[in-house]
Amino acid sequence: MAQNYSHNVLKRFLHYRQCLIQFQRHGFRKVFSYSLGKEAGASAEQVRKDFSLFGIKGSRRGGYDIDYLLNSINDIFKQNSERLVILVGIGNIGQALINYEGFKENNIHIVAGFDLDPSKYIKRFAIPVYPPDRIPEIVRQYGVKTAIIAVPEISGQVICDLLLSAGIKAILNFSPILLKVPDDVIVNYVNLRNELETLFFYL
Amino acid sequence: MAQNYSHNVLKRFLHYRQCLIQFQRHGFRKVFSYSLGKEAGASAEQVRKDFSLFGIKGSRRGGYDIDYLLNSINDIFKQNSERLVILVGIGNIGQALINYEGFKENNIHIVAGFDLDPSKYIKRFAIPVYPPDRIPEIVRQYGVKTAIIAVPEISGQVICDLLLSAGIKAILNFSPILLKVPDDVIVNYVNLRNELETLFFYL
DNA sequence: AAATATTTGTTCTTTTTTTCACAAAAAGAA
DNA sequence: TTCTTTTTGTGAAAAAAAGAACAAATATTT
Ligand SMILES: NC(=O)c1ccc[n+]([C@@H]2O[C@H](COP(=O)([O-])OP(=O)(O)OC[C@H]3O[C@@H](n4cnc5c(N)ncnc54)[C@H](O)[C@@H]3O)[C@@H](O)[C@H]2O)c1
Ligand SMILES: NC(=O)c1ccc[n+]([C@@H]2O[C@H](COP(=O)([O-])OP(=O)(O)OC[C@H]3O[C@@H](n4cnc5c(N)ncnc54)[C@H](O)[C@@H]3O)[C@@H](O)[C@H]2O)c1
Repeated sequence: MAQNYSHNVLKRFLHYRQCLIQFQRHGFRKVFSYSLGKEAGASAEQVRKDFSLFGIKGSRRGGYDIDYLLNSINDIFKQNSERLVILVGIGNIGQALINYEGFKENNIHIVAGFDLDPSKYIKRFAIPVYPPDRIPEIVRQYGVKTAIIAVPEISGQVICDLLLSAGIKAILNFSPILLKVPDDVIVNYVNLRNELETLFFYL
Repeated sequence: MAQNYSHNVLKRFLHYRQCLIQFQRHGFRKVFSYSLGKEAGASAEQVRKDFSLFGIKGSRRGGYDIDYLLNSINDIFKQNSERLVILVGIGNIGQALINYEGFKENNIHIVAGFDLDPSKYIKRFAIPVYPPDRIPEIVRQYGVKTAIIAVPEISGQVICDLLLSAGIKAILNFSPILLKVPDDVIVNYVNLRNELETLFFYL
């Protein structure tokens, strides 16, 4: 199921997309591997290699058609089907994600939140918030396959297990632990403390 | 300076540290490359290679001393000197970072925040918040070298330039753009939308 | 229409990263 | 002590990623 493309190439594609949208806003219809690479922080060769890897074609001498590139990239990330997510842990990070407007633009919808703290159920968030034991029910209801974990370290694996038993197949994990998941489940880790801390190495 | 280590190896070290602290809490004093690797999601060989690369020694047959490992890792990331940061953009992400307690435990201190919106200046946050034009002054006052950018895409480069002119040398950037910086400045990128979106590739 | 200039697509090369393999060290047993 | 077992430390091998090079294609110019 999980194709053998590296995580880095996937992230580059999303970065290409960001730049392509910029180019489009500036009125361009075509782009060269060199210009796109420069904008996205990659070499022209890498841009072409990446596109070639996914069978994305340009015109020699004419460059790549921006509309076509954007469609191709959107296909890779299933942008045209409904992309639903649930969010567990409505704390600092969880609320930042709920309030972020940019997800809607990209057809990503956080359909529900979950938290142990009952004060989160009444408060007025843009999404409904339920206790964690309702995860299986809501997952079934929406047919959602993707979840975000934004609970404290101590609860990370517990929530992960609950998500797995509910049928979740992809997890974005903000808690600073390695999650134990079966092979057919994909986990992407974001450790904000570590991302900040790596900077101090260079000082 | 020692700039020839890859970003991935640095992140692995921080992950090792997280696991070592766990081991320590469970009462262990020694650890084997195999156990640490298993906990941290790396192979035993990689653990040993990583340590070896930084001149970190264990005892053959006896494994690695956890205290010594933690001290070595803390040295790499200058944990024992004051690690100061400023934060530009007190929005969703910015506030999540301000409210996070875990930074203090690791001797990371967000000393001040900056925002265009005057409603953010009131003393409602754990740190003082100033208008961006006071960045140079505050940077000088604290001698801070590290900054977090959490402003909208459109303001990312403007703020970056201001930080650079104030003498900032390391940036954690949450805005989804490639920053133009001189060679002696290090930028680490966190693109939350992309981190979430890569998941949909695998579905 | 032919010549020219430019850019893609892909193969070949180099570099980087990871894994393998095993000698050397050291703890524990005999 | 000597032998055995386990684990490190590190070169050698393999795999993965990035970079260079260039023929093939195609706009543009002459
Ligand atoms: N906020 C940051 O800047 C930051 C930085 C680095 C790492 N992190 C990590 O991100 C994660 C979230 O951080 P945060 O600052 O948002 O935490 P937080 O404490 O603000 O929020 C956690 C939320 O999870 C809820 N919760 C706790 N246990 C739960 C459970 N079993 N089921 C459902 N909900 C539960 C809590 O009620 C709370 O609302 C943590 O693991 C933290 O270590 C956060
Ligand atoms: N919140 C999320 O979950 C999320 C997800 C993906 C990406 N991002 C990115 O992270 C960045 C921050 O996101 P956010 O949700 O916190 O944004 P936000 O809009 O909530 O906050 C941005 C803050 O920056 C301030 N600001 C704007 N221009 C400024 C300037 N020139 N100088 C100083 N302050 C300025 C605003 O007043 C506001 O307080 C954005 O670039 C966004 O694209 C955020």
